[in-house]
Amino acid sequence: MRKKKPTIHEVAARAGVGLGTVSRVLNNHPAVRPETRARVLRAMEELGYTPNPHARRIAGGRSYTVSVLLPFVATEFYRRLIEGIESVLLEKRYDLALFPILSEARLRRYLESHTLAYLTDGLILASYDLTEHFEGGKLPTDRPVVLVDTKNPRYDSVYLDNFLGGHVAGTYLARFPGAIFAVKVEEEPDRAFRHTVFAERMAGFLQALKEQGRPFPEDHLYTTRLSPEGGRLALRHFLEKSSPPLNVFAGADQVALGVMEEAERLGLTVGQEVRVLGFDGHPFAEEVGLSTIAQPVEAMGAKAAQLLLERMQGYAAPPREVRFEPLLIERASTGTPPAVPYVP
Amino acid sequence: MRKKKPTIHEVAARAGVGLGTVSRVLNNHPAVRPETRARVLRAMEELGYTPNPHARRIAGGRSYTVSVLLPFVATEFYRRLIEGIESVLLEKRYDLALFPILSEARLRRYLESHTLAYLTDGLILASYDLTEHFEGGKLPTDRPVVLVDTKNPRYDSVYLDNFLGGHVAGTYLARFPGAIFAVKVEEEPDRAFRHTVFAERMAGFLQALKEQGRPFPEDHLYTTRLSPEGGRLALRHFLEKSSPPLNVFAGADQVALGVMEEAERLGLTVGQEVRVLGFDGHPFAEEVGLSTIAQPVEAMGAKAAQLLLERMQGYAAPPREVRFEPLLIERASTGTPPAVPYVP
DNA sequence: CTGAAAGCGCTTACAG
DNA sequence: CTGAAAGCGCTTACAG
Repeated sequence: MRKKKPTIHEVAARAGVGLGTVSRVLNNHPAVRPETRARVLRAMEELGYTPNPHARRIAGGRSYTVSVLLPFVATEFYRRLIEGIESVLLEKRYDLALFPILSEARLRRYLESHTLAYLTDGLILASYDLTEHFEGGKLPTDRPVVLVDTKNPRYDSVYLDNFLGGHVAGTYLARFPGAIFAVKVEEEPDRAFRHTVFAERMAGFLQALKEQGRPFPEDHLYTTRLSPEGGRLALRHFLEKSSPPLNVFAGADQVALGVMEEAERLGLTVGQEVRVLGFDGHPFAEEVGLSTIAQPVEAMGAKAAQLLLERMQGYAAPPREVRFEPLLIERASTGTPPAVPYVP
Repeated sequence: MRKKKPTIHEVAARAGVGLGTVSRVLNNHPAVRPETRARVLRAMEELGYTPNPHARRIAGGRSYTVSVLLPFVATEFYRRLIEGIESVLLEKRYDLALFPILSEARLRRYLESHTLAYLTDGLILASYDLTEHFEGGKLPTDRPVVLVDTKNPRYDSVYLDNFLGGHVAGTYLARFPGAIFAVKVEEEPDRAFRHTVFAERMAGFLQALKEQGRPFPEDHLYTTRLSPEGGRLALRHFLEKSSPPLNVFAGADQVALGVMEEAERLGLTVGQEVRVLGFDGHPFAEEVGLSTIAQPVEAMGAKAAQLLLERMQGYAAPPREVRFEPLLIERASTGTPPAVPYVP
């Protein structure tokens, strides 16, 4: 049997101070002599002391944990988002609890009930537009709430301009000669929420093509679920419509990866015969030399955490809206763009 | 501003009883007169009272929440598993907190530190074999731990016999005439853990074919990531090797779905020209008429929860091992098996 | 069966 | 700057 965890009492005794003092160093209270603080810190270290969040919360303070409610889809996007959130929270000694939303019913339970999710110090909601889920468009909680990867005028929101990203993609690909194709990622219909990012990206893309006077026949668009294999099928489909060089915009790096894989498998030179532009800027894109419209996911997560921290510290002004812009990153998969843009 | 949540005090006052009595009905203590219990329950209802898990935990009792640590992959499998776990936990008034494991580092943090994950009443670990992650193969926690979808002699384990499932699949498909093919799902290499279920399924499958005297050339195996599009690519590949009728075993229903989709797209009759057998028994398999090797995921989750509950109530015997068997479900995608098994 | 008291591990004014 | 006390919302013996 493991020994019981040491409490603040043991720390106080060992450091030869009162409970209050220990608590003060725990909470970074300025009114502690550096010398005393050091002594307490050492005692904690020696005892392997670690504060009990339940007790902290019960004592009227904070639990020092933040809940992140996110869709039950474990993708690279959410991994990066969580990383960003965590990076700033950790610095402030906050912990993270993830609550994957499996259904709308579960979301309600998280929020209306006594679940732990409800009892942390603040909430970050990822990718949800809440207005449709609750009456009055307001979440049934009085903790601070921040939205990320979606927005709502009632809450601090951090989001990416996906339309702009698609537009940048379209403008860029229009510089090249050759037919233009696009792979759109299908939204999952059975989710408790509607995700519109893929549609927004495509809308921006089509708008840009129109502005550049580049035609885009309907059958140049291929729709698939989010998977590399979807990209492979897409390329095969495109090659039935048109011969190289092909310019392909994939609405997600995952899919773009499949396009590249299939091109290689067919012996086509990526960057020349098949130019591929992805969207996301996931780490693996760099590894495989994929040009992409990068979204600063980690930065968005960090920003969301920062806004939440401010709210938890009492900031009470009206909701803020932070818009991030995606960035074109040129790599080998699109080759070298012509000095003079192609004119149809 | 929302009113403060009512506490046990308000409930006691309203019901005209002492604090202890309220606590007793909260904890289902038998020593409460039915009449009194009813009165307390009504007071709770009227006040919208809901107990504070932090306080419960701090008071030396339970927090009435259980942590589930699971890989950061949101698939139908884990949705079902959680559903199963939750079904029995809910009944005992326990809540669930999910902790997706993003990396081994995070797993350690969950377990070694003061995170909430560590401070609930018990842990369920899904799909992990822990021995490789901690010294001595023992988790650094003294809470009860139950494993599911994996096993370890040191802990109560609930698992599926994947080899048997593959074997059943092989024996079944061998009854049909026509070439036999298989789609294997690739294990994700960048996970913090090694998942071997797909390999086990395939091993059982191959073993059965051998026993039935059915040849299985190496190029009848197609490997892909887990996606329906992978199944579509697989079928196209198989059709280059052999003409219908084809018998395809897909290591996962997701992939089998893609095989069906592609067959239909190519105008091939599923169940005759292309026979497909999946693995998982996910709900959507029934909708599309997919024959499959069903694993009782919900039942496995429920069993794990039950074992954990027993441990939390003090059950202290050596670790138990519960093995579940998959079940063949025949539907339209494999058509009608011949009265007399095919003999090569 | 039920109430009053002690205590869980912490924080936060309140006095020094 | 620091200690002692009160209190957070609950549970658990302890007496009746």
